[in-house]
Amino acid sequence: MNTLAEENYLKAILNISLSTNKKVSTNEISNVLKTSPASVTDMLKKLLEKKLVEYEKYKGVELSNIGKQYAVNIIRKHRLWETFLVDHLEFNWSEVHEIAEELEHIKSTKLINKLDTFLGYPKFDPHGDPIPSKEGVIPNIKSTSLDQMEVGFTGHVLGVTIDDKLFLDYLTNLNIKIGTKIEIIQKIDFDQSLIVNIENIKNHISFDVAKNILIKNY
Amino acid sequence: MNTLAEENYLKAILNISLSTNKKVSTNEISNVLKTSPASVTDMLKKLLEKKLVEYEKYKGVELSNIGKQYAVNIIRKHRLWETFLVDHLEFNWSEVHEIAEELEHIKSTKLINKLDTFLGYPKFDPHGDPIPSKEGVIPNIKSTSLDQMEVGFTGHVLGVTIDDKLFLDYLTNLNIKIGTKIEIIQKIDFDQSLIVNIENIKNHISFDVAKNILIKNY
DNA sequence: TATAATAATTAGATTAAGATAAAACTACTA
DNA sequence: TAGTAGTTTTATCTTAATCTAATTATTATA
Repeated sequence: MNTLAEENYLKAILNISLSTNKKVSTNEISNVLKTSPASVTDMLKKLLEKKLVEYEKYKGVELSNIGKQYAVNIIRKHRLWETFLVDHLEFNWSEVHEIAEELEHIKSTKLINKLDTFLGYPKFDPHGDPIPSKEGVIPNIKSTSLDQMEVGFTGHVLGVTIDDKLFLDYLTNLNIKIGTKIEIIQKIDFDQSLIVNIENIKNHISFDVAKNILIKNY
Repeated sequence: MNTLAEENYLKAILNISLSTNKKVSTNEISNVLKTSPASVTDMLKKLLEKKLVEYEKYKGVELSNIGKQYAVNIIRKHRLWETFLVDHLEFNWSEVHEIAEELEHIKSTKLINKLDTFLGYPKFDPHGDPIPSKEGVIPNIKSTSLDQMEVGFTGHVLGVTIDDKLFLDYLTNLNIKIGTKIEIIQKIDFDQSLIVNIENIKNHISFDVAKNILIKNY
């Protein structure tokens, strides 16, 4: 069995490598987990010992097959719990991340499978992120971030790439949620911000925001 | 904020003192938590420091008002989660204790109150134990254990006093659950065991079993 | 390609929670 | 009331996870 700290490291490594697609550095992990790089090095040695990662000093780290299984399972649990909180307990999408960070560590496999059944085998969580299957498969939906679309493009929001309260509350204020129709009216070259039409209301959103909104990739 | 270990000690102290109604000894705690008496002493010092208990060396320990609040809240969470598992995820009453031991430590107050609402403000958990209110009040239902009833008595099961898989599975086999009607047909003086009628089927149950079945006290 | 800047690791402490073994206390009984 | 059994505490160690400071690698650049 893995400790809480180990689980958090595995999850962090998976999350980072999913977005960068290369070996994960000590510093990246320490930034995500808000620990010192020295602590990360210590833990990487331990995870290597347990064969949960492939790691060479100074060369970065990646998950082993077993390590990846554990990490994907934690993400599965996180996303199923988020779905439960939003769909059945009436939380909104910006509130659930922190709570799910705790719930994802509840061990029982039977529990999570029964929860999955109760929820009706959802494929996506409230932020549009795909929920890994019991077998550890993460459905891979092709998507593009909003900032990459051209002027004149119209499409629907598929998800977001960060699960941060401030960001999600801001989107809610802009009336943006999963499925919202967005049309790009103009791009400001200077700062790459966008003038967009959201459910027929014109708004100005920054490059940083657009970058974190995912649109279906046709 | 309290650590997981602290929460488990507070809960253990409350549970013990609810059944004994006196100061709790180091040994009693070490038995419940399966730690050494020396570890218990260490933790009691720490809990005293944090003013969560009243404790004098060699004299036993009891919860302070604040400590009791925390402990009752943990029990509230435990019982609400057990109710969720049985009523909505189709677990049976003998399976939920262990899982609830983990779930009870999830911190969010908002979560537990929303769960309470979702469940419809239940007053009792699947074992018949009363669920403390948000304000920390534990409904106190007068009940008597089955072994104290006389031959000829007929009544309904209100709850059980231990939450142990083997015991609960055995009761399930006997077709005993909350609300089951039981009639005492005969008492065996030798070992204080009982011949009973359970939903019209005759059965023989030991004193140890009868002692842990609660009956409404008229 | 030498050197400066950055990143990562090692060394050495700290804290929380546990353990064992020895010492100290309490309570019972003869 | 003295001795002893049982309980509790103290002293000391261990392990997991963290930290800071110092050292060592790597990388980027002049």
